Amino acid sequence: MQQPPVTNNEIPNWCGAAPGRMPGFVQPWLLLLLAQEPAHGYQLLERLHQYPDTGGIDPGFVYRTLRQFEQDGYVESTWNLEEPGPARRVYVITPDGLNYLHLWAEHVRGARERLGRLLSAYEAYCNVGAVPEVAEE
Amino acid sequence: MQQPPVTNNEIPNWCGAAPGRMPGFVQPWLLLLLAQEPAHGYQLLERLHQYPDTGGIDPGFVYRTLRQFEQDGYVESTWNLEEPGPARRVYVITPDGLNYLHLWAEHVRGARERLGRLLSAYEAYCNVGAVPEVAEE
DNA sequence: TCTACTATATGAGTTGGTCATATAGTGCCA
DNA sequence: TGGCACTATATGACCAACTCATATAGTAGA
Repeated sequence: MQQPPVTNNEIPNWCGAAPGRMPGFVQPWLLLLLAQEPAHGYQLLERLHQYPDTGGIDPGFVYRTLRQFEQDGYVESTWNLEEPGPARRVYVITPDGLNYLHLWAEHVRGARERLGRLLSAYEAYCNVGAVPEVAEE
Repeated sequence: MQQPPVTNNEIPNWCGAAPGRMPGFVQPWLLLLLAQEPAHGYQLLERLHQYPDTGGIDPGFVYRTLRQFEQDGYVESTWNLEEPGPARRVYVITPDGLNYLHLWAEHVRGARERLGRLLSAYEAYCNVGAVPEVAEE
């Protein structure tokens, strides 16, 4: 149900993120986890903390991002009051959210390629520096 | 005075950047270009505008980043008043700046790998979805 | 003289993210 | 029964990277 060319959503700007973390890519991770199955914030947090790439993620940011997603129509939430423990707000991804995830995937692919080109340029520079200093015309 | 294995510099946070641009990676691009040869801001800007990856870069941001680099000791600048035209501030990368570039390169490699893992997880999710719906126990 | 280009620079605002902290229910156990 | 740890959600203050708009000034040519 999410094959159509992807809508007019725009990939938002990014920012922040400490070294070794996953800067600018919290959103696709959250969308992906929710695409796999509905979950509440704390659950997502635990899943994210299992991977080194997303391990250091800030709880506050996760909750805020989820609320923003809901405002944007990418997820919907309902309170789960039945099971024991504090109430949980359970998020389910919407078709719009799936579209957004696919858009993100394209964006991530592009970003990865751009990083590749940056690294190539860097390595070319390093190799030039390593070349013996011949030809002083 | 800064040769030891790369200093305690930290890769800064990132942010902003429109889709299709080079978000969070303006710094290493600038450092790389300056490592190749000294240049002034406008020159760097022109070189960046030649590549699609860095084409949309904002002049104000370039100048500000260069000034910050100088404050941090990654580059040094001198005014070039000799050649015709408006005065140019010519930047030269310092040994500290080179260390910083190498640190950035490591960081970029890491980021690229993390993107790869995100994409793998995404593709795994897509393939699972594409699998025929057998086994409804 | 007016305009366009070269060149550097700053102010305001947005966004993604961090860190600290608040709040509330629940289970346990001494 | 009081206190603590854990589950769970949430907000305020702040920072860094970036965007957009704008200012300023020298220089070149019509």
